[in-house]
Amino acid sequence: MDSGLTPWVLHVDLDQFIAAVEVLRHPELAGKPVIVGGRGDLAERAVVSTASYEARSFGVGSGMPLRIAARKVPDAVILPVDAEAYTAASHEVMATLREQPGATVQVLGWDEAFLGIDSADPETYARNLQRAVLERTRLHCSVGIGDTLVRAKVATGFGKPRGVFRLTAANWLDVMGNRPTIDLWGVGSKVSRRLSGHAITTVAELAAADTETLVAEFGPRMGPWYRSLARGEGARVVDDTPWLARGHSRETTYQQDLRTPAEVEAAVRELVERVLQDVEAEARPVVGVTLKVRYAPFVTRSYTKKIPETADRQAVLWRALDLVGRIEAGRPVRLLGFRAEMSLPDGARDRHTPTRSGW
DNA sequence: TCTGGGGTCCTAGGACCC
DNA sequence: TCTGGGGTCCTAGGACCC
Repeated sequence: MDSGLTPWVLHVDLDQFIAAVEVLRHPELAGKPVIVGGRGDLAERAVVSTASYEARSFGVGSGMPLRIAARKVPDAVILPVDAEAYTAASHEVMATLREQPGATVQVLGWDEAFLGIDSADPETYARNLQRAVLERTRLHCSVGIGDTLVRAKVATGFGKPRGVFRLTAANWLDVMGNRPTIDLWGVGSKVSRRLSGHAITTVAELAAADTETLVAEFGPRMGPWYRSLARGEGARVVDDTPWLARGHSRETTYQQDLRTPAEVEAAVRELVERVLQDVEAEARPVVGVTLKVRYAPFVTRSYTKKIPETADRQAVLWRALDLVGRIEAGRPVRLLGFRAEMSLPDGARDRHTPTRSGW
């Protein structure tokens, strides 16, 4: 018996999420160029978290240093990041998504999620979803529809803002084939440059590339993975298994470089303390620690140490301080990061995750 | 403007073992 | 005299995403 229902992947992405939340709180900002980043202080080192569409029209984007952004848009309203407000709004959005009929929801971040549904008319489903999100949160979103997670994710970009777009095996290459490889989710500037070294510049060229060439350049896993990305292939099933963190970390860029061993040690103790609070909330053993050091101006080193699962809090701290001993003497430290890797239950690594190996 | 902070996974090379 | 071959574990570093 044919019900007419087909499995679909929907990718939901809130439009200019952070800026939109700010406009809800400050209605007078509607229609103005709004830039959210750091503590909203142009005197500090910080980057743009989100820019409203009005600000983006001046060439401002996420990740851009705040001071550059402010220079491009002299009339911009600069606001500090208010993580609590965005988290609260995000919970409202995700709760709305989970209420959609028959939906399996896999959250990807503050402002985006995959939905797995069975439907004969995914466009109508998507429009209903957009309406529900707007009514409950007053936020607009775009929806990508796909037959794989990759295609749904990429489709969303063509739907923005407030739209719906469908990408499947039938139109993937027509839409994406002539675009540069960097448009693919998971291909960044470094990989696209290495690909162009093999005369691979478009998605279609990568989709048809020689596997051995890719393996030789990127290794046995990444090579084939890039090719499958270019074909839009991969997982078709949305996995709502609760997230299990692999580790926790904290890092801080100092406004003034640390110059003495005592300053560095005090900073590491503080970072370790904050990370261990996160770790202990999960009651899972630590199996490794990493100290990340950015020497001024921009040289990054990391030092790693495996540790036994039986290590207690003091042992973790002791290992962290041991790693401090590797910091180059007399070289100014601009950034410190500390990461604790946690053990995972058996089998936890095998499940789908929104990452390379899971696809 | 010299480029935040919290994550994930992959690869290469050395150490060590048989 | 010069160095095989496979396997695993660990460390350092790279790349990407939101």
